[in-house]
Amino acid sequence: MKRDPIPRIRIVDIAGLAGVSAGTVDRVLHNRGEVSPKTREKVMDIIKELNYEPDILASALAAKKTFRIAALLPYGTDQIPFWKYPVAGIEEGLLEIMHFGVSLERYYFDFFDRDSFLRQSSEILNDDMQGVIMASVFTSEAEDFLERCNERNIPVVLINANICSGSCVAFVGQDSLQSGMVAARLMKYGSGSDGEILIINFIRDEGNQDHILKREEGFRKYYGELKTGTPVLRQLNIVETAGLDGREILRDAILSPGTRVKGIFVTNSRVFRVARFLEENNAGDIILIGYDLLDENKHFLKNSTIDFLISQKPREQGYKSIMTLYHHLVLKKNVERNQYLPIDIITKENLEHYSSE
Amino acid sequence: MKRDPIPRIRIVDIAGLAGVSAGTVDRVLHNRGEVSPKTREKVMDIIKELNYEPDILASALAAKKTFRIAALLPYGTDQIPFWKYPVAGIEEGLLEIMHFGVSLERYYFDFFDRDSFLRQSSEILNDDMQGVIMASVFTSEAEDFLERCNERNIPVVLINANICSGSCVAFVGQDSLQSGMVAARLMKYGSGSDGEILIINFIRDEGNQDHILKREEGFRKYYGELKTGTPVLRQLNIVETAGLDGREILRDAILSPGTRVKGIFVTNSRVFRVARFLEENNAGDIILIGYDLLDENKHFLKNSTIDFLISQKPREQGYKSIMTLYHHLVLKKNVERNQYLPIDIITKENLEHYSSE
DNA sequence: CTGAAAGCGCTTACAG
DNA sequence: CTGAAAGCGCTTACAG
Repeated sequence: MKRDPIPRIRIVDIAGLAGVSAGTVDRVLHNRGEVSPKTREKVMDIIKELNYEPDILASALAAKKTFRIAALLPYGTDQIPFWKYPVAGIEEGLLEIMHFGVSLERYYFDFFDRDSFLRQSSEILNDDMQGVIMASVFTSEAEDFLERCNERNIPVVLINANICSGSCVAFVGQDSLQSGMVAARLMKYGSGSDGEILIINFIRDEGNQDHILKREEGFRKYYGELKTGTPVLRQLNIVETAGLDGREILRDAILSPGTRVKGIFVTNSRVFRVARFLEENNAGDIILIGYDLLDENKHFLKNSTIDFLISQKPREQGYKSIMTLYHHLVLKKNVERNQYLPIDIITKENLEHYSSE
Repeated sequence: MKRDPIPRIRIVDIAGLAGVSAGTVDRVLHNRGEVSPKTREKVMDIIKELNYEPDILASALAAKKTFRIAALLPYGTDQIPFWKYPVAGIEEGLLEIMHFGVSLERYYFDFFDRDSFLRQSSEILNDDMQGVIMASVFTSEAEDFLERCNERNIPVVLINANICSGSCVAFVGQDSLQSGMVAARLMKYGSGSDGEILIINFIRDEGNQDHILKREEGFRKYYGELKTGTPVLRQLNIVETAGLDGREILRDAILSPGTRVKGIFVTNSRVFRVARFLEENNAGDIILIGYDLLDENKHFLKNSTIDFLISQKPREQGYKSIMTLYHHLVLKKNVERNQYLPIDIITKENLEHYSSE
């Protein structure tokens, strides 16, 4: 039952066996050239045979190298609090790896301001970063930036939108289509096969909406694949900035005579706006499903106005993205290209123990 | 936007300021005595003032100390595959911290054999371990062992059952009562307020059943708190070893004339046995909810015989338990006493991207 | 009670 | 192309 501690193979051991010095082994290990092919080969053979794994601890201590990672994300505001969470996850990961010389620089931009994205992204190129974590909110600008990182050999991890056309290290995010299917499954399970289901998209003028569309697509796909009868699916787009107008639109769609809405699926975190409306109009028996554990949303989940929230696990998203970059950059390991996060179903009852808000 | 790298304070810096040697600072840092109160105080003051944080990397490299952690768990069998997953999580965590001198010794016992538990646990006491992760399957024996660890000052992290009467480092597990409430919530949402709901407990002769009872309690609690009408809740206990007899019991309970079972809640991972029965008897329209992502259970989730599985995240449970011990033992940080895992709701649709199986 | 020195495994100029 | 030496920050005997 006991494992004897296997004495670790060290660089000097290899050097001894190869009849060279530690410095030479190090040169081979890191492909720094200046080694004759012959020596190189001999050293390589021994490394392979002994299955040598460097002590990253000693390595980091000696190298004093520093890996500067840039986080290019929207900052969380009261309007868009969502973005606080990936940041929290990134910082959590940072704590674990800062010992290895990783540092984090924050380049936050305004979710609604394309220019601020441009400013921050070009700043990164000036600042000589070794890696970037980017949320691609403005698709074409993000693609340009990705391009420029590639030219400079700066690895990029994408979170949020998978615009990675062959040139990023990894995408860490949710499978939006599939999450729409999960939502539909919950809707169907609770509302049956008749009546009317409303799909509400809160959209904004510019910027990336891909995930919203994908969610709706997934939702429809689920219903489309059913063999039994299905309810009527009706779509409603509300412009983010509609403010109080949003209420009128909702009133028309939900409460006007002749409608018989049994359930509403809101394709993003703005579900609390619908919840508020339903509460004000005593329409709490309509099933309501949406996204993301914002405080407002949690409130309506707790009082049962919202039935289910689907969580993107944004904290874990941040955590995974920085760890992925660490594996790529520092440990030089291969990393998974597409890292899908779990699609978590949150109810009033399991909210409390749900860690990764 | 850039943060200048702050030069780290080192032991020599403190030594310099205090007018002593690095060795003395180290003695103060680790309470190894042999330091005059005067010097001690001076050094302490400087440490506080400069907010010194040791470089755990250099520390681990120099100390070559080794922390031997024992895992006292049932081994996974075909009958009880569940236990493979915590082990996987423990090993995952181990990989992250082995650099810091942590090693893991495995003491696995037979889930059904009390004696094997006794043998392995006393083995641990012989082997001079610095920490233990224990699954308390046999309650009173586990309590005895816990006692003996306390006498020897060996920290213990419990997973599974929270028998920790003041004397363990932490409990890492699920809130069973609450998970029963989640199950009930899903049941109610899909089955409405009438008909009959069956609660099935697969039990065994000896050993800890606490979590099963708690789950049932939570399930009943949810229905008890409803203001609307509720279905009839009926309980059924089946002895684990019933084998084919189990089928007869199920037949009586579910298919005999006059019953109108709308849903079944199985309080542990043996839900696949009920699923198999339902499938054989074309009773797939009965809602079925159970626990744990065993392969068998996944199979029936995918073909929609099982509607929901509640996952204990056993892999994360293992991961958290070893990390907790690491924080306590190596980093000497305070750790959270009760660490509840998320209560995950798994459907056919979100199964694929659910990582921590 | 305290300090000087050697060492943990790896890296990095420097000299040749 | 290669080796010897110093150093990363901390720890550990050892000598006094």
